[in-house]
Amino acid sequence: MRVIIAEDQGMLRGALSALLDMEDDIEVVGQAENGEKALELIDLLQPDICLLDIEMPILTGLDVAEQLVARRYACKVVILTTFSRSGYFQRAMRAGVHGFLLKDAPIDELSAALRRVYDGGRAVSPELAISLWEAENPLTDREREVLKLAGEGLSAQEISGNLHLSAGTVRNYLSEAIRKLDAKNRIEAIAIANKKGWLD
Amino acid sequence: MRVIIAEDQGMLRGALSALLDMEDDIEVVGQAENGEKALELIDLLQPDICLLDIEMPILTGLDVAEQLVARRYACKVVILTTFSRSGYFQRAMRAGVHGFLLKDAPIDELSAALRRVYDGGRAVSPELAISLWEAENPLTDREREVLKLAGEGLSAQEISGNLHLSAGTVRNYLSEAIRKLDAKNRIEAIAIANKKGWLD
DNA sequence: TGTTTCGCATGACAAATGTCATATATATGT
DNA sequence: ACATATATATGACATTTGTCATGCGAAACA
Repeated sequence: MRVIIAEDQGMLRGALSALLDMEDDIEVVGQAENGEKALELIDLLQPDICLLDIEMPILTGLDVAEQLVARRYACKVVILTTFSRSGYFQRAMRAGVHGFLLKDAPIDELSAALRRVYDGGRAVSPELAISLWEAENPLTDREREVLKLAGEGLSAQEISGNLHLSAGTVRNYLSEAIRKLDAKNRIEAIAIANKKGWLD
Repeated sequence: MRVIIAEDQGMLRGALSALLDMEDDIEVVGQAENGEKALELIDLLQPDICLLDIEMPILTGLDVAEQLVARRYACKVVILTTFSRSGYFQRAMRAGVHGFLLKDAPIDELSAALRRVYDGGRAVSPELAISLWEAENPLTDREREVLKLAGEGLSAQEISGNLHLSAGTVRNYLSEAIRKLDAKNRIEAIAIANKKGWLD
């Protein structure tokens, strides 16, 4: 099978390519260090499978996966990510990816997963079963935007200017976000939301 | 040369081990997924070099490096890290490590660096030259502690209880940290300090 | 010894924050 | 058409935050 690898961390990308290339039935035909380059390569090389990291510059792996669906490419997608954030997993499932692996898994799982996906199956890291039961992001779009800006240190005033809302409204959104996340103040709310991957 | 690898991300650890083991002159004699395990393995196996990730559970790679110096082990240290945070690099240099590589570098650099260090040399990723000129952490110990707790959402009151200080003193430390980091409020200060790796 | 610095503390004050009750206009569903 | 939900806004209030001036004892140092 013909595979391309998109992963921004050079060492991991190189190591995975080298190892996968040693398998008789796997050929790594391209490597990308960001999502944009990945899309170009997929367009150019029409691989069977692309292995996508999520956190990459320009376009994330999830962005790429969604693009592939929108453009109706045959290329199957296996996501490879560090964190088992519920938000990531849910978005990946909605994009119809075929595999979702954690970088924590042993390497053997990687080639096994690629084969399973190549044969039309699905492959999900077992640790992720838990994520299925994790809470979905309870924040509305507005609450997310506001909380994200708050995380950069902006005051309610500044946020209101930024989003064309009134300062009071911003405080209401923040208050609501704090309540939903069961936090004591905006800072804890930011920490909690970040840990769950709800601000990306 | 006999090497042990400490890296918490299973896939990278496995991939690096496999690749390094293929080199004729390198033998990976042990793997650890956290700093504590790494120390035990080094004690048990007395390798020539240990390859240490920084961000690991229980003990970080820098903690391990400092322990090795304190215990006067012969084992040389090569740090492998994601971010070129100035704080990390400076602490590593103070601990007398022999190599400091970025996970962004190509894999070829890894075996090359191990050989150079094994032969008594030093190996530092070229991108890190920049870090030498980056600002040193301007925060005092107290300011760091206070800011770190603030980052978890604790109020000045709660922090004061935690560190056995008065609430007023805590606010003074926070105020000072905010001034030093040129931030508008504690939240921006937390964001800035985190980005520079000054809270670890 | 005296002087300076450092770590910690206090009090006062303005500004920002978090909470609530309430209001309006638009959209949605029946 | 009517009821309901949603997005946004306001005002009032107590609490927390950020700043600053100042005080005190211990360590460092001349």
